[in-house]
Amino acid sequence: MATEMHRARRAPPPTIKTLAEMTGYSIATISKALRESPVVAPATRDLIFKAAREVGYQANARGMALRTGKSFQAAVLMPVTAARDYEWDGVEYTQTLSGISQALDGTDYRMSVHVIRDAADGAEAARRIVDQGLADGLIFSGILAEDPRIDLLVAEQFPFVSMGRCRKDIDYAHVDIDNEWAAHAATARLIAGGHRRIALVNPERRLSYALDRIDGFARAFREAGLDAPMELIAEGDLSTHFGRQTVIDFLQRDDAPTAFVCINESTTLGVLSGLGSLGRQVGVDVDVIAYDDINVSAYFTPPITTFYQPIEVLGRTLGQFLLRRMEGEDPAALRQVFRPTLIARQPDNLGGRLIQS
Amino acid sequence: MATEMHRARRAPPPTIKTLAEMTGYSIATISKALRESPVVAPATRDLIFKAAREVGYQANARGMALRTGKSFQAAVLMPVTAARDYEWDGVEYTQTLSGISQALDGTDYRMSVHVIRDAADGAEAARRIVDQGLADGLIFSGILAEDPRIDLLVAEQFPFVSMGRCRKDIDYAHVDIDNEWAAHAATARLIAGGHRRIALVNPERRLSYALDRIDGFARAFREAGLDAPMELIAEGDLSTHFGRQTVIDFLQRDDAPTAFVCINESTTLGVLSGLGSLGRQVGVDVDVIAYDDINVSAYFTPPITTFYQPIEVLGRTLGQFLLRRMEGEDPAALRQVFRPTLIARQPDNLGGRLIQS
DNA sequence: CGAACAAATAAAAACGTTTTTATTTCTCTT
DNA sequence: AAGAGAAATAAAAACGTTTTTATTTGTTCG
Repeated sequence: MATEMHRARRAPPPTIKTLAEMTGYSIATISKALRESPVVAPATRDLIFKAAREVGYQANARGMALRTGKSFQAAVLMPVTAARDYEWDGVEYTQTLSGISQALDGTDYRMSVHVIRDAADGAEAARRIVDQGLADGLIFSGILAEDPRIDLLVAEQFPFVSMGRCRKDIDYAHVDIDNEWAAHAATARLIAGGHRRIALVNPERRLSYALDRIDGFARAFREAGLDAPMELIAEGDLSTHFGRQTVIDFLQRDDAPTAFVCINESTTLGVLSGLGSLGRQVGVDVDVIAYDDINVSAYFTPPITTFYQPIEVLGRTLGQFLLRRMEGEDPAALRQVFRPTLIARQPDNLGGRLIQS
Repeated sequence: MATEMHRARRAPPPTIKTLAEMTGYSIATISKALRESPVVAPATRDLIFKAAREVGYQANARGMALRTGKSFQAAVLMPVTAARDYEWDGVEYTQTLSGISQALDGTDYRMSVHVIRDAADGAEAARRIVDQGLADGLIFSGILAEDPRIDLLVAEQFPFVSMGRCRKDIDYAHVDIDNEWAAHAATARLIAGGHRRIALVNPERRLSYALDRIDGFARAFREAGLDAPMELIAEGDLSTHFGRQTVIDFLQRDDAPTAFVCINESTTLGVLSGLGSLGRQVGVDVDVIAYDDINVSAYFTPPITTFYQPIEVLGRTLGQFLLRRMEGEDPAALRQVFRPTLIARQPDNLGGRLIQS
């Protein structure tokens, strides 16, 4: 008996042909019925649907793909830096993917992830996806001030949604965080607290949102009638090491900053580590406001005041927009910019220096 | 002129038919030549390859897929907990995906990511992938002591590689971290440092590697001729909150632990946060050894001694194994268990209590 | 009553491959 | 020199759909 147990050859899954034989209709009618085409009689349609349910018919994606030329794939470019031993990188992407996948749930689309190592790699991947029809739509982030991917995809009329905006005035679907606003709010808060020497721990300037942040930073000073300390803008990757190094460099200046605005939690951890090494106390000697990406700032020592925006929501919006874009919706209608919320975790008076407003 | 500029209809990409017309051979010969079949004459093959290069021929994945029944997709199940506001979750998955994608680079396979919210969801996803032929192979983690996915896939003879081992004695391809060894090493180190009341901050016991860690923990005590404090094993999700709560709970016991072995960096951050709140100093009042997943423990305050294993390497191995498994290689040959390396970051003597060995 | 038309369905073609089967051409053997 | 066999290639079928075109059936109207 046991030797007879070789796995029974799984019955081939039902196709429209199976349904045609079952119902006596032709495969053409089956196909049209399943797609709810108005040319097939309602009674027939119901009959065919019943048969389909009965045998658990599932359209074969490969057959559909070949015939329609679509791939039923939503591609996502996931950036991973090549930096060795730097593994914090891209941590928030899990949430992004989760959100996108939620939006895709229940549709015919699957999510395929393409890992890219730098901007050039990303442009290449986009090219390949368009040329080879690897996907029907594309989502990507890390938008450059002048992003070749946006130019390419707009020119090719390929559906996409970007997480972030470039600096060109083109119509394209996007989701973004209001970085200008957040940087302004953080900076203004510190200025109101009496700070004048404020450092901005920022990503590389070719990234579009780096410029947005600089804009917000500068505007806060301008509105206070002050000159913005542009020399206190540090540019680097978003690593913990970069945060730490920036603190160590800046604090040995003659005119050292008394506060830091940090780009993300990874750099924040580095900044705290650096301050700790130098024996400076957050909230006493120096103030820190951060942008919170994975929501752990509450557990830093001390807890840090942050701007927070749940990334999964962004991801979900990205996915929803992409679906609509793939349906042919006008990109001009598909844009949303989120304002993160302030979570004040340090004593409200910013170490005793915040002027009540 | 400008109005004439509507995007020139992109020339349809070359197919084997194009090549057939170019070379005068039949599409059958073209197909065989491109796949380096020995039945086609070498001279012909070269000619055809030349033509293919000339027009930049790329096999149409959809055509191949339909004919061969393969999908050329390597599926990855990515777990995301539903817990709100807990975004650290799954951070190490970026690295895993990066590793897998590296292995797949240059092959015909693409990586598709399926987000799962819990174990049941994962089992369902696996079922769907097998039944609908959504992928040709599968990678997943979060292995349970008795994992239905492994049973299913083995029974269906579906190629897969698991990150982690279940507790059943079956042959299947896998990659794992030697959790028993790591937990033993960490515990033994603390015992040697004079600790007797050691807490293990562990995941839920239905996860296979939770049991491995308990085994290692217990063995360390047994080898020292001591009874293991099984009541100091905390079980929970891997959140920062859980780490913090565990410390707060345990330290108000009569017989409170003097040391903590932590499962990952997220819980570690929580543990440190908890200790900070209670005014305990790491390395003085209490010792902590952690398992390092995203390599930021160096920046904690204070830096924490960890066991470290670059996850990207695991990911790469997972991808390589899956490729070989999809080629039909025996799963018994595809198993690798990595031993993380100890990175001692606290004073070597564990707060003055480590007995020189 | 039969032509014109509409409605419903069927047949056939197509998407781009791979694979099975058939045909042609050449070389060797006897 | 005819026949067998091998080598090279061609033809055809198939994978599961969708779409275009064709056919059948029924209804309306002059």
